[in-house]
Amino acid sequence: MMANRNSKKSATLNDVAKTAGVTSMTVSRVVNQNGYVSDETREKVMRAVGDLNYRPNRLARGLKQQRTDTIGLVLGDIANPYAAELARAIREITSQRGYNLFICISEHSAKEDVAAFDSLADHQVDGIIVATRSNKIGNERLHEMIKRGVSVVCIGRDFQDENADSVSADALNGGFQATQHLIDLGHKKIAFIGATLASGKNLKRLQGYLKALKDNALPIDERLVTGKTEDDDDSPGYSTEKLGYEAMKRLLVLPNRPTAVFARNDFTAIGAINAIKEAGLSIPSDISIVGFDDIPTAVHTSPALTTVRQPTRSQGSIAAEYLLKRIDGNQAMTREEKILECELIIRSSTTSPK
Amino acid sequence: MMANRNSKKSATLNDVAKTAGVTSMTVSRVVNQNGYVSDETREKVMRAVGDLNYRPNRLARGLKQQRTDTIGLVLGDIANPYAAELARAIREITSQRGYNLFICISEHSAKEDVAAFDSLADHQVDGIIVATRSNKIGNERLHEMIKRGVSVVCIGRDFQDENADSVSADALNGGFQATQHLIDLGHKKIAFIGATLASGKNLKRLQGYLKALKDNALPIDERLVTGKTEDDDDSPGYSTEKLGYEAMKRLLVLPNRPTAVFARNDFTAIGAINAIKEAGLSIPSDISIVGFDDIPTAVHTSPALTTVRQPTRSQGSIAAEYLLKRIDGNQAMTREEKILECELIIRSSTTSPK
DNA sequence: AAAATATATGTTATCGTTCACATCTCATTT
DNA sequence: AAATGAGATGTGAACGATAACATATATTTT
Repeated sequence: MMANRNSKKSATLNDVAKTAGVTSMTVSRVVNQNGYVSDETREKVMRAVGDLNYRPNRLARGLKQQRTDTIGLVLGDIANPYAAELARAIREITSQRGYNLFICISEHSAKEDVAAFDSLADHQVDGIIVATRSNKIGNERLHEMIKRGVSVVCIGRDFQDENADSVSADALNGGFQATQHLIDLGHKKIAFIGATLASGKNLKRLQGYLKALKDNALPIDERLVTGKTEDDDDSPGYSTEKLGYEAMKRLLVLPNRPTAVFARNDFTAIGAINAIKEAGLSIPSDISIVGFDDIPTAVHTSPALTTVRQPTRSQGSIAAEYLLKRIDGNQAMTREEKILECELIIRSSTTSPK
Repeated sequence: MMANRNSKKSATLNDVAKTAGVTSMTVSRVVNQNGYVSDETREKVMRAVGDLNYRPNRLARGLKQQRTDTIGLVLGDIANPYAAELARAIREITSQRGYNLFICISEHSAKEDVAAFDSLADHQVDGIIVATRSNKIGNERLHEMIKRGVSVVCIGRDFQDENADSVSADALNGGFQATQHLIDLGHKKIAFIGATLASGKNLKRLQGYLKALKDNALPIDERLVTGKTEDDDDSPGYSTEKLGYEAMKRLLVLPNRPTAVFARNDFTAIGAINAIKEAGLSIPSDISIVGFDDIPTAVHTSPALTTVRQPTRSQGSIAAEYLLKRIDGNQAMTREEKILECELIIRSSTTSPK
């Protein structure tokens, strides 16, 4: 028996029409359930649809209708549990309203960020939710796209445009809470891992850390703020376990080493934990540590990680609601901007200094 | 200053043509860099393209060309680090070859699985990589789609079609290795968590467990195989931390409780660990435990989890290669089927029974 | 019974691009 | 000098679907 090449082109409206003995317009009416069609004809058409295994071509439909019922989501790092949760919340709402959701990932590079935007926009998605970190060329492209009529909502991204909404967690206050917690415990030498003072100009978490020190009249020691150099043009500078490990190493050899560390995110914190343990020190008695994000692993590190949790689910669903409103809305809209509170989760990686 | 409504429709080939004083066909030639165009004209056109901020409409292009340079990826659970790694590997290859990658997630429900397939196919993607667990209606739809000419490659999915390729890890052998490891340590009462004997007919990991017992002439105790009931029609039965916790609870009250546990995946294993600790028992001295997947957290559980690692990255890249070959290939292809080996990672959660 | 309306279907043009083909110019070959 | 062909551009149709309009019959209203 030969494997015969049966990639027969899929049936079109016209094929169905011919089989059913009507016009393509009538078939269109049946398929889309609008306009008048007699029961008899409808049945004939439905039968033909079934026989030919007809499925509407959304490219053609989109081209004609100027909308695709599809929305795009751009994520930086799909491996991040935060991103996963976000996607889930967004999908829940969009699919329930009849929209397809296509996800693109940009692996934290500005170039790929732009590539993802383009890819989605070129496919004429009705709107885009952007959940990657801010970067210059990405923002420029976003402005362009918005001018061209694409609806855009950003999540946790520093992006200002009169015609785009924004949802974010109050990372500044989150960073503040984390740091204040350490201060309340009596720490005075508190390090920040994940960015440098120069590179973290736009990093809210770092700003929160600095604010807490300032509010408590503690000095800011530049050597205690260490991490990857933020390069606003290309890498939006995500901080990983490896970077946390390396940064902590640097802190540990300091003559006057810190008694507490606030890490930019939980991955970074885990890297730091490993470095601390490797140095034969114990947590939290020698060094306290606070993370950010409350990833699932945070419960299982040893000791369990004190961290800051952001309301991921709400961010996703609010962003989706904003976007859909923007897509439907035919009158001019004003920019919506929602900032949600973070929550400090105290576990076992923090205590008072000896 | 008023926010004036500047959602002017984006420029088309024709708009560019008019501005440049040529035909749309000439613009098309410039944009796609094919056919003859004089340097002079090219420059004029390029200028117009820049001025109008022209971007080709991929719906229109796709409609005419009958290909979209886009491939779809269907993932079950985006939160799973395995899925993230897979996506990364696939994207690396596809984007390098000029394809867009759109990801759809189906949250482990057969209905959503089908919805994702349809959504992608209706958008006329050139091919689809499917990395969700097998289920009946999903498989049926896949067969249909393949007949209609969509290129399909499956990863770790039990799906047989003459015209689709398949890549998977040898989960049977992985399960075998995990169990054999426990047997080698001297365990005789080994439980399996994550599925029941009845529901796990298609679960290779469980089959490997059973094979190891059989090969070593150990009895199969039905009460020691516990977990969620696999419902082949709807939920493809993913096993979570919570389910692992509950299953372990059930095992702990057994009169003749097991000395070792092989969990269907690491999440399940973590749930089991929590249940064991909660019961005041210690790991591995009281109960040894092996997971599956080697998720990042596995290093940080306490004790660190012995587990089975599957070659995620290779699965992704091989699948992508297969798909691209299938898309390009104009002659009939025979089904490719690649099975990659798993690797047992021994950490601290397993030891000999007391 | 004439007019108005509801029901049912068909025709044509169009969405933005590109393919196949046609045209025209100018340099090269015989 | 006529024939050939490469270079440069344009024309018309088509991809598959649908909006807008047109037509025709059946049913209701006045």
